Amino acid sequence: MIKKTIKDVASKAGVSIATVSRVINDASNVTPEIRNKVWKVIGELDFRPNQLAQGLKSDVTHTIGVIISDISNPFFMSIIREIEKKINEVGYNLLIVSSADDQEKERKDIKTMLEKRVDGIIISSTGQNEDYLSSIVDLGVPVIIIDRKPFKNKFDAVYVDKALAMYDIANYLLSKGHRRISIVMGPRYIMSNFDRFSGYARCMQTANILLDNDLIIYGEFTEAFGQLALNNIIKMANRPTAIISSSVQMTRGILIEAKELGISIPDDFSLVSYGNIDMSTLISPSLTYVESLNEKIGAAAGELILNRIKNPKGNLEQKVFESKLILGDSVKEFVSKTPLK
Amino acid sequence: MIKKTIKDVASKAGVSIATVSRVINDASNVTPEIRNKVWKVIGELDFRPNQLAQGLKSDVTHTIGVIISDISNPFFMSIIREIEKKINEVGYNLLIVSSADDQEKERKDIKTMLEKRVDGIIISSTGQNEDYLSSIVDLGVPVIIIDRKPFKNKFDAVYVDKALAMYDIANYLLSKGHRRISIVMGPRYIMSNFDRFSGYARCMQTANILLDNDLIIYGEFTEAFGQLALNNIIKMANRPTAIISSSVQMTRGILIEAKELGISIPDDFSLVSYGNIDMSTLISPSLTYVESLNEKIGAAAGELILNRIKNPKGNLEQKVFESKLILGDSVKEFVSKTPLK
DNA sequence: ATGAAAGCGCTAACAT
DNA sequence: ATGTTAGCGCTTTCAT
Repeated sequence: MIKKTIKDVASKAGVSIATVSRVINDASNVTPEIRNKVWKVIGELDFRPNQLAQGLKSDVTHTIGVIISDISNPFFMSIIREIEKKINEVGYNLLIVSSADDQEKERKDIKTMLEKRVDGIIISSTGQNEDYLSSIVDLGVPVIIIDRKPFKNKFDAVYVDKALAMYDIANYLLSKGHRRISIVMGPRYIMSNFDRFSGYARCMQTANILLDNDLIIYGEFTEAFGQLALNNIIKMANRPTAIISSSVQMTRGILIEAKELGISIPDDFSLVSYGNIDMSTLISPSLTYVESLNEKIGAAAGELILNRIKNPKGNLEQKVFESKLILGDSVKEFVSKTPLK
Repeated sequence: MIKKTIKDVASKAGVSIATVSRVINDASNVTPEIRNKVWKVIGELDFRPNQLAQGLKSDVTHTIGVIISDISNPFFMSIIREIEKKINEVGYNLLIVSSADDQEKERKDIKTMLEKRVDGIIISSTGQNEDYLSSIVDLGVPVIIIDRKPFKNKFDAVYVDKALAMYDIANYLLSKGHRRISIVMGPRYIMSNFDRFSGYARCMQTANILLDNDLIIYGEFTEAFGQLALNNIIKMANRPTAIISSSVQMTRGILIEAKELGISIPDDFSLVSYGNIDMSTLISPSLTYVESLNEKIGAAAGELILNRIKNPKGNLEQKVFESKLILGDSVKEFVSKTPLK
């Protein structure tokens, strides 16, 4: 790369490099004539300050690192869009990496972010690297945890109360007469699934219903796993009457597979989804779902990281959103064939 | 941030900073004992090389800039995923920015990428900044243009031959008896839309059909515009019998609005889409569409940029994909009510 | 094989 | 208001 440096500008403009630096940093103490002249030369030379050098000196990169499991997941996609909107306004950029929910990869990604000296990290982590993240915070690097509640009360965080959401869903299904309710989740080691499970379990136990491990299904947040899960469910001897899907992708898979297998929702199974699908008006039945609030999470995460950068010593902030249950047509009243005693 | 530097490592390990540098760069001329010792200290101190300093020195950042119109567009999303896969394998990261298809914003984004000294830029540009991009290439910064054919033969590029795709679509519709065919596109100033139009126009002209400007609709690549477009189309005195949609989002909008308005596809209008929708098996009619080949574009773009970085002087490479027409049920034979003369 | 020292492009403290 | 200079953390040449 043919490099133009502050030096080239200085000599062409007949001033010192300090003056050029002052001009590009908008320092007050430069006479208008010199300021104009320098800007003119900058334009002529198409000079662009080297942010590596600036960053090395000032320890500020105007870059925010985002670590998520998968860029192409629509959930994260809309979160990222909102984060970008917020931070781009104030001159920050996004360094984005997919961790694939793999602990080792995630750790490496965090390390890369530190090596690149990002000004902050927004991470949707599995939860397994929380100690490491905690040490990062101690180093003075802002970290915002999204999409799950951190164990330690040491992070800024933004998330939906998933335990509550799942409680609400289960409760609603119970009110519709369902007793055998299956919950389909992502990997067991991802902490948000623990939250989901706990909300579900609490609700069932409050209603005095014994948990049936067969109905508590861990897998992956993918369309393929949604399909697989439904396939397994219909093979059960003692089938559930309702299914709770933990992600939009799983929900898609369940709907696709149901159609494939000729299974009717809600006649054969009731379904409640965590998050609504695209083009929902074109697909029947309309889903009963809880909002996943992607945009809200993204916007809040963007704000939090900017606040934390501005004010490193401020109080921790945890934004917890409650998501409403939206009623559609994918749940049907269940009437037991054998009368309840 | 509490900084550990190469200096701290050097003093704790009792060697010079040059030696530490050799160790972290895997230079050959370090004795195994010293190498081990240094690595041990690096581990103890949790030292991470400052990539800003490395970059300043070596002019390599291991960062690729990606400039697209909108991260949350599913088309770009899958492209980015594939790019990331390719480049992450070899230790690169992605700096991603949404340009909103705005020429000024795009120019600013390019500038930011240069200031951050990315090792290369992958851009889906409006086409309006091509001269600027060209000067970037002259500076020695690799640029890959995706999703459209560059004007100048000066860039590596990856794109689908959209003129051909549109020609094929129009040709197919003609073969089904349609004569009044509307094409719904994104903004006029985006060059890929010019390609689309030219393929469409060539086909119509070859068939000796006069172009009707009312049927050539420019707008935005959004669901909302798809809805609007359909609304306008049904109000036309002399309606088209077939519609070509240029993007998945537009197609969604058209389908949603058709349902809303009680319009049947393909009975009232035939529809061909550039790109297939999600959950297509759940939505009827199944679409007749051309593949948009997102994954192929992304993977190729990732490879091209790595090649260009490795070999700056190599021959230009333009990968042009041809997309097949996939037949569904959204096109119906059109039989004119008044016999053709 | 190892170390000393210059320098990458910039900022900021200090001097004028 | 402007210039001189040290130094950010690293790589690399040149000595040894």
